Amino acid sequence: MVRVGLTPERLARAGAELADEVGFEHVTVSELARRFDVKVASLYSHLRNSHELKTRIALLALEEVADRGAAALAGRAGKDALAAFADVYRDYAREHPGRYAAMQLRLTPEEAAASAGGRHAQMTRAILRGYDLAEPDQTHAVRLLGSVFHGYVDLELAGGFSHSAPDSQESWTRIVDALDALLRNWPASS
Amino acid sequence: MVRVGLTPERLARAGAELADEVGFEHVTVSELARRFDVKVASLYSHLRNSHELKTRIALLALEEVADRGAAALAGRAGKDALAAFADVYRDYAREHPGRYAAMQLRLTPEEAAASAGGRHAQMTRAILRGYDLAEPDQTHAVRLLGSVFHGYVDLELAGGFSHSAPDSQESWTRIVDALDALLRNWPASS
DNA sequence: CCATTTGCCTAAAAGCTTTAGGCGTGTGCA
DNA sequence: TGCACACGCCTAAAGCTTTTAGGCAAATGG
Repeated sequence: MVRVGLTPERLARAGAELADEVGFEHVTVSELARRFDVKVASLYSHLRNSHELKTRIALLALEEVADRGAAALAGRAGKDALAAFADVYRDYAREHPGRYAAMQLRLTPEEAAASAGGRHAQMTRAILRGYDLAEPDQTHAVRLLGSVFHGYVDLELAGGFSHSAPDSQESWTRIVDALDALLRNWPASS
Repeated sequence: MVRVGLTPERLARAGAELADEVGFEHVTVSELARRFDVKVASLYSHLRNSHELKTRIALLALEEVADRGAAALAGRAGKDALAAFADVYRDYAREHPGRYAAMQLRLTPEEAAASAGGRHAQMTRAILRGYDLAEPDQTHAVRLLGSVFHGYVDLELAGGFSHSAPDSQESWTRIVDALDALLRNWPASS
């Protein structure tokens, strides 16, 4: 009976890798146990239930994206920052589709509060410092940017933009251009 | 042994209602059988497997949204059409969260081709006729609109915008305003 | 070096998925 | 009207995942 040294954190990391390999919807406590060469019941000493595993993977992914975002934003401003941050989302989703799918998991308000979600919003606000937006327009813009990044990446991953011209990279670049233009000329409230 | 009159279509409809009630992730062939007061195995004469049920729900939802979109677009143009179409997405997701979640299901290229997804794209292009956009910018704009609608609704449903000012409706309105302004002043390619 | 905690184990119940094969009911053809 | 056949729902069963309960052995620390 060798002790493998399981911890919730190791399980979450392994779960994240599993998600990238087989898809988040196929992440299962049983499969994870198999990978650690351990009996399934053993994992339940570290995880309340299978949902906790999924939640931990989601939180892990949110942290990783936040870390990448922070790195990308360092020393950048304006459109430069906008484009870099946008690419963080897109690149992460392409590199780690399983983790990205995990990020879509609906968190409870408590889980959300404890997540890196707040950092995401803060970074988006930081980008907007390069533009001249007062509240409440700044919040509207934060929500718009979040929607576009999330929405575009999701549709792209769903295959929505493949096999049709122009290619997705070009749209992505032009959309970031368009967002930059929009933020510089945000329409006054009617 | 009363014949209930099961068909793939009826199962999909019932599955859609089930999804709205209990959440798409809890839609199961077993639960559906229970609702029809029929043994589980009986459903497998009408469905290849549980994934087919989910796919059929997704296709149903895509059709419903397309139908609503077509109705909303009739007799409208420009910003009016844009706002109406945007509301179709948002309202549908709020009325039918389970069906909306089903729409996120990744379809195979064949399934996607047979879906109402094409109608969605066509309608978005129809909206853009009210603006002056030549290719390839029109395609970029189609992708942007799809991203914003999908992304916003998804984040809203995830609870991202609740419990924080300004309220979501206001952001939605202002974002549609902003998109209208952007489409009227689409930046030239650098 | 022993006591306690900790970690992984066996065992078992319950639920979902899926396949195989059977039997009664309805339909259509004579 | 009667009969044959196809179809629709059934029973049975295997395999999988989740989750709980209780046990034994290995690590920890006094």
